[in-house]
Amino acid sequence: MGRAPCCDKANVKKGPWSPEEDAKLKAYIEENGTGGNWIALPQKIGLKRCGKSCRLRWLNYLRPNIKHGAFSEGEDNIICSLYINIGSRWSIIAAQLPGRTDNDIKNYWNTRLKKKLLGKQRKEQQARRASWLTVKQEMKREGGDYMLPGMVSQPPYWPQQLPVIPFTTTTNQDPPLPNDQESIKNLLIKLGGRFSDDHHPQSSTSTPIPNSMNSSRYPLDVSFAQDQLYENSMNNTVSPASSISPINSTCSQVTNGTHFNTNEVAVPNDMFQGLDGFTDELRELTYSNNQQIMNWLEGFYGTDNTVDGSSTTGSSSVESSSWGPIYSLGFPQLVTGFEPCQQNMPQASTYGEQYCTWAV
DNA sequence: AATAACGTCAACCGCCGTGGC
DNA sequence: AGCCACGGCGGTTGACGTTAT
Repeated sequence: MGRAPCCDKANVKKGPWSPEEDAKLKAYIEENGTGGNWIALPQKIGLKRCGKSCRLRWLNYLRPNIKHGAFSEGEDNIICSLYINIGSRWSIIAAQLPGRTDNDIKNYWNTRLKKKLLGKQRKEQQARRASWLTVKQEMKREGGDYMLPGMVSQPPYWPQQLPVIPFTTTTNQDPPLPNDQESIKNLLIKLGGRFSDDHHPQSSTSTPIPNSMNSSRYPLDVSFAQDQLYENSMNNTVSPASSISPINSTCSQVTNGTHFNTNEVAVPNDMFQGLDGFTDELRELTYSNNQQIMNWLEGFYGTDNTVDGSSTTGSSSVESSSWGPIYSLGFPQLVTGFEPCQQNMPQASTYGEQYCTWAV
C-alpha cells in the first residue's frame, strides 16, 4: 500500500498561480508565518492548492529577497565550482548564492551554463583535433610516433602523487583549505580517473558509507568509469598499443555493499547524470592529460592561458600555476562559502565526506 | 505569414530523511 | 521498533515565448 496523498488531488488546482492566489498566500505568511505546517496552510487561507505547491511558490517566488533575472559572471563561477565539487546539490549551491533558489540555479545550469561549458569545450576540442590531424599526417609521412606535444598516450590513470588530505567536516573546525593538488585530484576522480593505489582493495580497513551514499542512487563504480575512460581513450586516440600501459579492466563491479574500501574513492555514478553527451565529452577529454583538463576548465572560466605543450608530457605533475586561475576564481568562493552551508545544513559534513574524502 | 524547432522556467512528481507518536 | 506525516530535495514535465525556416 502506498502512502496516502498529501492532499486531495481531485480538488486541488494545478498550474500557474494567479496574482490573487499569490497575494493571499503572501499576505497570510507575512502576517502569520507558515505555522510549521504547509499541508494545513491552503485550507486556512482558502486556497485550492496542495500544501507542497504553496511551499514551493513561497520559496521560489514570493518570499522576500528573491533575486530574479540574469546571473552574474561571479555567480556562474560559484555555480560551476560547486557543481564540479559536489554535483547537483542545488540546495547547497543555492545556499551560497543569496537570493537565488535551488530551482532557479538548477534551471539555469540545465538550460544555459551546461551549454556554455560545452560550447567552449567543443571549440577547443575541434581546434585540438584539427591540429592533431595535421600533426598525425605529418608524422605518418615521417613514420614517427603519433604523439602530440602535451598529450599523453596512456589511459588516464592518475598517479598517487598528490597529497592525500581528507576533506572532512566532521569536526567543528573549519574544513581544511584544499590545496591545488587536492582540488585537482578531486576533480580528476570526478572525471572518472582513479589513483595508483586502487589496486589494493583488500589491504585496507573498511569505512562505513554514509547512509545517503549507500543507496541505489550512489552505486560506487569508480573502476567501471575508469574502464570506460580507457575504452574512450583507445577509441579517441590513435596512440600505438605499445605506448599504452596495461590497465586492470577486470574490476568493473558495482559495489553495493555497506562498506567501501578506504583506498577506493567514492564517486557517485550520477555525478554527471543528466548531462547526456557532457559526460562523454568529459571522458573524451581525459584521453589527454591533467594539464589539458586544467586548460579546458581555464577556458571555461575565461582565462586565456594556453597549453605549454613542452611541459606537459609528464603524466603526473600539474603545475600549480596552471591551476591558479581556476583556484582563484572558484575554490576560494567554495571554501569560504562552505561555512554557512555547514550551518544551514546539518548534513553538510556528510557531503564533505561523500565527495571529498579519501583515506591513505 | 505560418509553423516547426528550440529555449526557458514555473510547477509538479515521487523519493528520501526526519521527527513525533 | 514501526508507522505516519511532513518537509526537503532533485529530476522531469509542459506551457509559453522566441527564433529559424
